[in-house]
Amino acid sequence: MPTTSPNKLKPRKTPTQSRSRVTVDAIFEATIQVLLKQGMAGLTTSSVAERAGVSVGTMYQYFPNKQALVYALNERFLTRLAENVEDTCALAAGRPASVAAEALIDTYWSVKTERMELTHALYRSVAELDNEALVHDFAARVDRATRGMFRESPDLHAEDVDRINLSLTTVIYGTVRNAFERGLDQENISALKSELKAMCRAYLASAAK
Amino acid sequence: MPTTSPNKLKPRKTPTQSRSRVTVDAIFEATIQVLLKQGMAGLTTSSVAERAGVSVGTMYQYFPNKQALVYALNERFLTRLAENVEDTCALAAGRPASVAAEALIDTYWSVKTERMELTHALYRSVAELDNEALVHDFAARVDRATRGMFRESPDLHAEDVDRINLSLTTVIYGTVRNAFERGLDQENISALKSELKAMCRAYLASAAK
DNA sequence: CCAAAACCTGATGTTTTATTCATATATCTA
DNA sequence: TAGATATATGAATAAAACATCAGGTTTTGG
Repeated sequence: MPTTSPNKLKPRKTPTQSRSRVTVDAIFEATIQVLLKQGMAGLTTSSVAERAGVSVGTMYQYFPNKQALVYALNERFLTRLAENVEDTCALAAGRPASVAAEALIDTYWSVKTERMELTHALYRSVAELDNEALVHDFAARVDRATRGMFRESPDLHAEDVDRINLSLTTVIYGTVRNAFERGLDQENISALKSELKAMCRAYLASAAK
Repeated sequence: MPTTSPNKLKPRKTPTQSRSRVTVDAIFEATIQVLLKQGMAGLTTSSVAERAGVSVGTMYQYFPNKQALVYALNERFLTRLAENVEDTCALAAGRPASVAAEALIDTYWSVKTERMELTHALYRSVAELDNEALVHDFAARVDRATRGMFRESPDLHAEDVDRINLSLTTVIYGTVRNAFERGLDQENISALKSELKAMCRAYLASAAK
């Protein structure tokens, strides 16, 4: 049962002439830009239309409503990412697990890099722009604490501390967040926790020898 | 220079009587509930007021505008998380790095678990509710690909594949995302990539012996 | 070259939302 | 208990946004 967009979100019509293909692209691009500059709150039909250099009416020719726009953007992005991952997996099948894992990392990384803007635009906390300073201060505060902690670890060399601190915190915060976002059951989620610990241990044993 | 809220977002006044303390708590709780059920788009002053069982006017007595509400919610959450991390770091300072890392994982994990609702409410993609099916399908598709890949890895036992697939993908997706969200410079970000690879290798070497 | 189809426009109607304020009620203090 | 202070109400206001549609322009195919 492959997903088809809910009716209320389906594109109204697909462009046939090249003129309108340009228009639709411009609308997508404008959506990204507005999302980046103003956040979801500033994403209004007219702000997008203006930025895209078209009239509001034109937008409604292709998208039944505002949400459909963001939906389509997301769909494009996720489909592209999924295709890349599938290709990578097909290529890496049969290779040692560590090679496969690295291939996966490369793929994910490059998709994110390629359209970093889009990634940022699509995945921003609901809190949005106003809270950036808040989040930044929080990050700095926490970073100070963890760096201080690792600096005093008897088994770490001074010159490794910053690198290891950065790696560990990024991996830990990212993994914890992702683990909870996936909506896994209790069993899987707690299994994940001990695997994450195992991973950090293995990393430290190999990196801080 | 410790952060003070931008003026436009500062609470209007702090409750002194217990009656109003109850009110403010109810407003916060209502904000979370609405955010969960309706997403940011459904977070209107009246929906929050209704859910909290107070009038709109009351809300404006304590918050100068709608954004201030979400801001305050975020501030509460982040401050609490930061304090927990600081405590943990103080306790774990001087212990071996792997012990410190595990303590950090426990702390983060417990804060997320404790108020999972709040976490979900605050960190949802701009796409919000409509796109949940989209994201779910995407996840399933990618999971199928990676599991297939690891199933064919010559160095993995069949009974380990699912566990390892879950761990690796969660760690990789979470880390990549977090790496890009942090706004690091090019140097740090590419250093991170190779550290992530090293981590996966070390994990596989120890887990799939 | 012409009619049909595709595409574009933007002022307009309608609905929704944020925010205020005059008024009423509760709590505190002396 | 009375006056002062804190808190609560919700109809009214004004601004903003969505979405439409009647009428124009451009492109296509024969």
